[in-house]
Amino acid sequence: MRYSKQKEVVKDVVSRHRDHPSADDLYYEIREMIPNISLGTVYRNLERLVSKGQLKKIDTPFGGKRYDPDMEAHYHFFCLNCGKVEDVPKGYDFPDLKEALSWRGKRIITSIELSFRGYCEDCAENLPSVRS
Amino acid sequence: MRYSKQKEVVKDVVSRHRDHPSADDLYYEIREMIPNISLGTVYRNLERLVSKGQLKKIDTPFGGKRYDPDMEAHYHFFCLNCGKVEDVPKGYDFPDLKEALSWRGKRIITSIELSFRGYCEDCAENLPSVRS
DNA sequence: ACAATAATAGTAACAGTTACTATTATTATT
DNA sequence: AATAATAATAGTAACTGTTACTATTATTGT
Repeated sequence: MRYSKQKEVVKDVVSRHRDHPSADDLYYEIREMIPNISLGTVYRNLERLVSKGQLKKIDTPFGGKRYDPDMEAHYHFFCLNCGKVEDVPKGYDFPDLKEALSWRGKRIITSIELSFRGYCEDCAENLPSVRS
Repeated sequence: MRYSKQKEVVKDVVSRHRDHPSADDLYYEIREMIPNISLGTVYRNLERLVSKGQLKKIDTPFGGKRYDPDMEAHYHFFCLNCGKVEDVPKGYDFPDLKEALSWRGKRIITSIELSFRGYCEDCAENLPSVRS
């Protein structure tokens, strides 16, 4: 892993964000500092951070991913109108519907999505790279 | 809303699926019955069903959406290796980590994602189409 | 200095989805 | 039954977010 200015800047910029930017948001921001940086480089470096466990990639219902440097367990709220992604405060550690409802404030919650990710029974057995 | 064979077939085919197909999966299946149906028509009719509340569109961590005709509240498991989407059995009504873990079987769960969707405080106030 | 080679910029390709347009098919009206 | 109005369609093009490719640049060990 070799040093590069681009790598450093991508890391610095994304780590300061509290607002869950997209790769494109970051690209335009970073171009102010490195005008000829390429979008591919931004994606590549974000992916590196994700795979090192220093950055979280968030699936959105909008199409397109967002990035979140906060690696502590917490959940998100997606505004279906403006595309804003908000953090659910950390206190709500594992979801309890009642607590979530007390947090909602003036937000209108239209759905609560819970999902699990991992390896299904077939894949868990057959993947050489996976140990149960 | 006018009758069309395509509309009827899309509805019939997707409603029989228990395996969360993509629009493309459905397109190829429906082409066996209506060989010159277009992909756009499949998307258009799926979207109609979604907006009528007869079909659920699922965001996946893979890129691309899946469709689920089961409108009862339930959660999903995504296999990051093969792309399979499984239903978490209905008993697990609102998530409780302990119960989820007892369901997991031989699956390997690498993360649990919870998110809320709706309208943020700003949008809830300003959207004319939304009443709190 | 120099060689080896990560990492890059710039571009092209790709996947999933949406938009456009001319044609076809359904429905209401005669 | 014929006709008119117009949803809905097929086929294609366009678009968005992301990944892949390739020649060039920059870092690092010698």
